[in-house]
Parts: sequence; C-alpha cells; structure tokens
Amino acid sequence: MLNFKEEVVNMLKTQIQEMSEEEISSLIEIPPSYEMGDYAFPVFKLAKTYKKAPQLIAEELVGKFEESPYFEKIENKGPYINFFINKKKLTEVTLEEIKIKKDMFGSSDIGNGKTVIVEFSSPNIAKPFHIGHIRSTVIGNALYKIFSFLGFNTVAINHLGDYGTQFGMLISAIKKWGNMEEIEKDPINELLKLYVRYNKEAEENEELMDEARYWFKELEEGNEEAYKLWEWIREISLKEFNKVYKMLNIKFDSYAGESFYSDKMPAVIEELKEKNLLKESEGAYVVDLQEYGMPPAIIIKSDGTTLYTTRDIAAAMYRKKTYDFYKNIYVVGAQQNLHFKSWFKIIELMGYDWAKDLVHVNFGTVSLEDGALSTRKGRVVFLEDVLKTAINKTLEIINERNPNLENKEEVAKQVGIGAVIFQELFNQRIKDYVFSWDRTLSFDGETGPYVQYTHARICSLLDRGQFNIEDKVNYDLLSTNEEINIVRLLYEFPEVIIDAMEKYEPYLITRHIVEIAKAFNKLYNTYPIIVEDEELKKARLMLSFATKTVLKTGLGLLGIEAPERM
RNA sequence: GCACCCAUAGCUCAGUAGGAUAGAGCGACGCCCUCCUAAGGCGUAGGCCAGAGGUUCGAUUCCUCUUGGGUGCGCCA
Repeated sequence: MLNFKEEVVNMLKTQIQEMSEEEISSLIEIPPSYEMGDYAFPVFKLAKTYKKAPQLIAEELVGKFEESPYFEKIENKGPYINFFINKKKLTEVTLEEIKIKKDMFGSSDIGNGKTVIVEFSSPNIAKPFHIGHIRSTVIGNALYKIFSFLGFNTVAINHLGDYGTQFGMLISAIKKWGNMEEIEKDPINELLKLYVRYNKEAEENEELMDEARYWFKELEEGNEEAYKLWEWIREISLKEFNKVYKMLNIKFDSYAGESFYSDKMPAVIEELKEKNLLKESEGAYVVDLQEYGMPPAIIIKSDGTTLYTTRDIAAAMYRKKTYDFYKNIYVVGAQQNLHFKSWFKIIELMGYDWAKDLVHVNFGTVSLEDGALSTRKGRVVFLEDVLKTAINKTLEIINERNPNLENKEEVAKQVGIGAVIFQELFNQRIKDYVFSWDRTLSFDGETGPYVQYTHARICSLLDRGQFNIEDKVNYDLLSTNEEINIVRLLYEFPEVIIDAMEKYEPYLITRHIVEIAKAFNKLYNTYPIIVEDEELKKARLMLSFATKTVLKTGLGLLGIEAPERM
C-alpha cells in the first residue's frame, strides 16, 4: 500500500541535505488536529545549522516543493511544515487495498521464517481458574494472534504450574484425608479444600511441610504412587480449565508445563557447574548475581530438589533447541519482574546470545475491593462465573431490545465474553486494577459491545443496501470530514498492528478500533448511507464494508468474535 | 532497609520515541428515534498533568529529589 509518510520524507529529503532520511522520518509528527494537516515537520532542529528563525526556514522550504499527486497542499504554520494528503488518493488507496485483501488487510509477511513462542495463561493445576488468571490468558492470546497475523510462525504454550512442593502437599493431603469419590465429583473445589486445610494445619505442625517436601522429592525421583496421583490431578484439572478455554475460544499448541522439564534439569545443573556459575551457599546451590544488583538465584534447594528458576532455565534451553525461536515471550504478572530479570541474566552468563530474545511481557495486579485475591482466604472470583454472568446479562439485554433475534444464545455468548475480553485489553498492561462487576458488565460507551454493535449495524446496512463488492466506486464522492476521518483510521490500521506487536500492547488495537467505530457512528448519524443517488450509495457502502472488515479483523486479533446481528 | 513500577477531569483511563489550543468513556445536566439497529449521536459542566528543582528554543513526556500508592527482595510458584 502506498505510504504517504514515506512520500513526505522523500519530499523533505530533496530539500534538506543536512539530515538523513531516518532523522527526517523520526521528526515527522501528526498535527493535533487534521485541520492543520495530516503530517507535520517541525523545523526547529534546522534553526541552528541554518542560523535563521524557524519560521523563516519553514516558509522558504515550503516555497521549494514541487507539485505532488499525493498532497493537495503543503504549507507552513509558523515553524511547522504541514502536509495535507490528497483525500481522493488516500481514499482510493485504502479502500482498494481493503477490497482486495479483505480479512487479511493489515496482515503482513514481516514475520516469515521466524518463530515466536508465546507462553501464557499457565494456571496452577488443582487450583481454581479465577479472575487473576484472565490477564495472562487474554493478553497472551491477543499477542499470539497479532504475531500470527504478521506472518510469524507462532507457538502458544500453556506452561501449566503442575510441579513443585505444592504437589507434595496435595499428594500428602490426599493420602491423609482424601476421598477419591468426593474429589471426582467436584475436583477443583475438593482439591482446593485439601490444599487449604493442609496449609492451615502446616502452620501449627511444621512436620507437614517436611512431609510435603518429602512427597515432592518422591515425585521428582519417580515414585510410582506419587506419580499416579499427580497424573490424575493434572488430568482432572486440565478438564476444568478447558471449559474456560473453550468459552474464550483459546487454543494452545502445547501444554508442556513445569513437569515436562523435570528430566531436563540435571543437564542444566551440570552445565551451570561446568561454567562455574554454581556455588554452594547455606546448603543450597545458587548463582551469585550480586554484581548485577540482584539477590542470588537458588538453583538447588538444600533438600536437593529444584525450584521454578531451574525449570524456567531448562525450559528456555529446550525451546531454543526445539523451536529455534526468534522471540520467546512470557506473559506473566509484574510480581515476577525480578524472577525473569534474574534468570534471563543467568542465560546470558551461560554465554547464550539468545538471552536477548527472551521477553517478559508483564502486567499489573488484579485485586478485589476487599483486598488482594487469595484462594486460601476465599477471596476469589471465578472466571467461569464472570463469563457466565456476562452472557446472562447480554441475553437480558437482547430479550429487551431485540427479542426476535436469531440464535440469541450464541450472540449472547459472543457479546458477553467479548465485553469481558475487551475490557481487559483496553488499557496498558502495566496498570493495576480492582475487579468490579459494574465495570465488567458495562456495555455502554467504549466497550466491546459498542464495537460489535457498530459491526452488526454495518452488516445490516450492507444487506439492506445490497452491497456488491464488485461495484465500481467513484471515490471522489467520499469527501465529507466524517468520511475522510474513517478512511484515515482505516489507513492507519496496519501500522497500529505493527506498533502493538513491537510494544507487546494489544490495547493499541483495542483503542484504534474504538476510534473507527466512533468515526463510523458519527457518519451514520450525520448522513444516510443508503441514498437515492446510486453512485453515492455505492461509495458509502464500500466505505461501510471497509469499516466492517477492519472492525472484524481488529476484534479477531483481540480474540473477540463479531456477530452480524445483535 | 534496598530495588522496580505507578501518579493526568468526581471515577476508569488515552496522550504517538519532548513540540502547535491536554483528550475519551463512565457518572451529572440538557437535547436527538413518523428516518438505514438509541448497546447509537449531539451539547454543557469538570484539569496548577502529585509537589519542588534541573536539562532544552520548547517538558504531561527526559533527569534528580520529595510525597502518596503498588510490587518484589535464598530454599513457594
């Protein structure tokens, strides 16, 4: 697709020899308002070399530009040179591109030949899937889709928390108090009860912790009884999790959790020893990171068992060997910042240059109004409940406003769940937030349902207006501000996807499609789309089609469906 | 105690690798369905961008300090 910004750079370059194209390009900005132009170049930086007032420089430069088919005018306002895009050109270029690429508009091949691993969701088995897990799950899924759309070969890994001392606790608890039949009936809750009880009793009876560690050691060393129990817990947990993944429409390529790497750790430990990185300290083996301002990382505990640091290192090495990744992304909360920083450093100290390709995509903490989430203290909101409640509320709204809608249940599911996901992907990852039912169930304003509604509305327009994609369109007819504003946003869409990928920030896409929906609703309320004048109608329907297409693609990248009626 | 992160309208947040008058949504108030889906649209009110210094032609944006909040700091994950 024609790149207007590049054209601006080219034009500027012919007049400014002192700067490289990169430098010029980095200075170009978008004016605060489109009335001032589509691109602007501030000349302050030239003032020193030219020894002239910025305003004069701008005036002189403007006079030197030749006519361009891509810009309708170039003028200076004070020290800024403002470029006004040729609207017809912009419209034609953008809409023709969407007409050809349709659902693939915005996709790219920049990732071809590169493999990106996205590790996300990663719940602990035998524990409920609650609202605290939604962020990693939803952000990770969006990144997975974004990278895939840009041509990367992507691998979604659910790094299940299926190992560690906690399973020693569970095994020990089951052996002490467990009733297999009860557990089968309601696995997660029963296991959680056992886990909570074990923790509570362990507070008073330290021997229980020793027993837990003992059973974990047995598990790690291949004790059959322990292994069978563990395997069973894992299986029933996964079954529970899959209910939620199915609702969210999320699929993983691999469920290689922590346990998967249990047999790959001895080699890592050997290597650390060989490279002289491991040293004994208080009975444990650690990598000293003092030099880098970090506490030592424990690799082997004094009882001989390992920690998650060891497993993460083993996992990263295994993945490098297996997938030869270009990026290995970890979508994990910001509480783990130090953990990732520390073991990324260890990989680097081991001499692997791919340490730079390990990325911790962190995010802020979710809490409840009465404090931090705590499964043990019973302060939890189950994700399944949130999704179901959202679906039910949507169904109520449909019954109220559009009772004759076909397949209401399916639409309610798409909209309700879409609202929850959208909310989650609306802000920067790093922000903390307090879970609120009100906010989660709000469907007005800048929300998922708003974008979906706009999409559905356009689908209905295209039907009524008997839109035919093959119709020839006179793009000159799309000249109102309302129309051009939409076109501009559609034109920017591919750049926004790239930006979201580079920053690992899906919210950039979320915000952008909201802008598009707003711009369309504005048009919709200002001018009729289906008009008497056939030519104008065709043009507006083509614009509507393009808008609908981009909204659907954008929602899709976030993991949200776009119903055609709602 | 040390380290990292955050601080913009009553609330929740945007603010594009420092730039031209700081924007939305929600909430409040007032309008718009004999007209293409009102889960819409329009308007009004609401800001010393936490505070103080500094760098710069220019700082909400960069640096330092202070305050307030969050998170993390060797045998949990």
